[in-house]
Amino acid sequence: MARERRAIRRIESAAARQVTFSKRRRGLFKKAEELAVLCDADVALVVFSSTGKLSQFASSSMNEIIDKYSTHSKNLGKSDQQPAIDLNLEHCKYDSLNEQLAEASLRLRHMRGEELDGLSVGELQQMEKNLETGLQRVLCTKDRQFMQQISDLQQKGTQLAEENMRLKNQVIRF
Amino acid sequence: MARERRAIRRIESAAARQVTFSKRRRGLFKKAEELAVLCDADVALVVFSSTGKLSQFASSSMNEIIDKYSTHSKNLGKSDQQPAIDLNLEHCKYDSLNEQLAEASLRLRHMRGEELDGLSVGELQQMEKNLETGLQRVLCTKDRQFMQQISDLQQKGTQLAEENMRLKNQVIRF
DNA sequence: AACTATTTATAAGA
DNA sequence: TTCTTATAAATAGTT
Repeated sequence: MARERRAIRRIESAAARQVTFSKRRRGLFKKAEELAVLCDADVALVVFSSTGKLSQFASSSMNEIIDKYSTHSKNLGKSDQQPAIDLNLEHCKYDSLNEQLAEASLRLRHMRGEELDGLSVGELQQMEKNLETGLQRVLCTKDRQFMQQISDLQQKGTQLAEENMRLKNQVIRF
Repeated sequence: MARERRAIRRIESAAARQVTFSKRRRGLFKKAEELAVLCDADVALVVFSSTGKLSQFASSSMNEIIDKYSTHSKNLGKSDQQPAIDLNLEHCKYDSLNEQLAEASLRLRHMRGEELDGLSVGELQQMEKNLETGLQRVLCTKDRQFMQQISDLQQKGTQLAEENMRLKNQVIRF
């Protein structure tokens, strides 16, 4: 671009790198803004220098553009090589959760006897077994709870009876 | 920059705007990459055309840069509400899905007669009812399937018998 | 930071 | 969209 062409690779001299950074960053931001104005585009540009200093340009609001970008990436998931790896992972986890939930709720509906038409006889027999097992266990648990309640009440009754006895004896003394 | 200098303001003609967008976008992305390579900078560039099409460049990972940007902005006290909100929304949706899945799988385990100990007698009676209903429906569906299979087999048998008859008649002719 | 020789980008046209 | 080309703009190396 000038006196001599410069190969596009990292500039080793820190001083020269800093100078070039300064010049080119200015150019880049100028061109970003020009593109936004001329073509009515939404442009966001974020640059961190090698020393960690941030510069930014956004034709509208940076957050707005980032949001728009995130939404786009999620919805399309397409031509992002580097950027969306993280998002895609999130996306996968999200999709996988959704699938698991769908699966679980289908099983629940099956257990309630809904949407059985697609199932094979074998699957139905397995479900019958599961339901019978479940029913038996529910009945056992229910019985156990009832017996527990009865035993609690009996104990409470005994305690009350004993206390009654003591109180009666006290009353008799007066 | 060429045949004639062009004022930096929105290009009215949609066609011309599209052409310029195409050319300048290319140039901008090239320069963004060059800055990143030459100066060892972290560069993120997001462009939405006026028709909503997304193009992007990131020298490392777009998400990394956006994260870094958000952190920077927060630390500098620059109002940054949206990304955090968005992340939280994502988080909420994710958490909510997880909860729903946990709930569904607990219900399933209950239906299979597992982990019933915490349940009240009322809940157990409700489950007993659900299980009995489910079991009845599974049995009905199973019976229907069996009958369907029998009827299919009978029909097939009838067809085969008829075909047999025809074939026998043909054999008799020769 | 300013200068300037060159390279690069690009506007208009095809 | 791509190619061409005249010209504007950017910039590498120098001061």
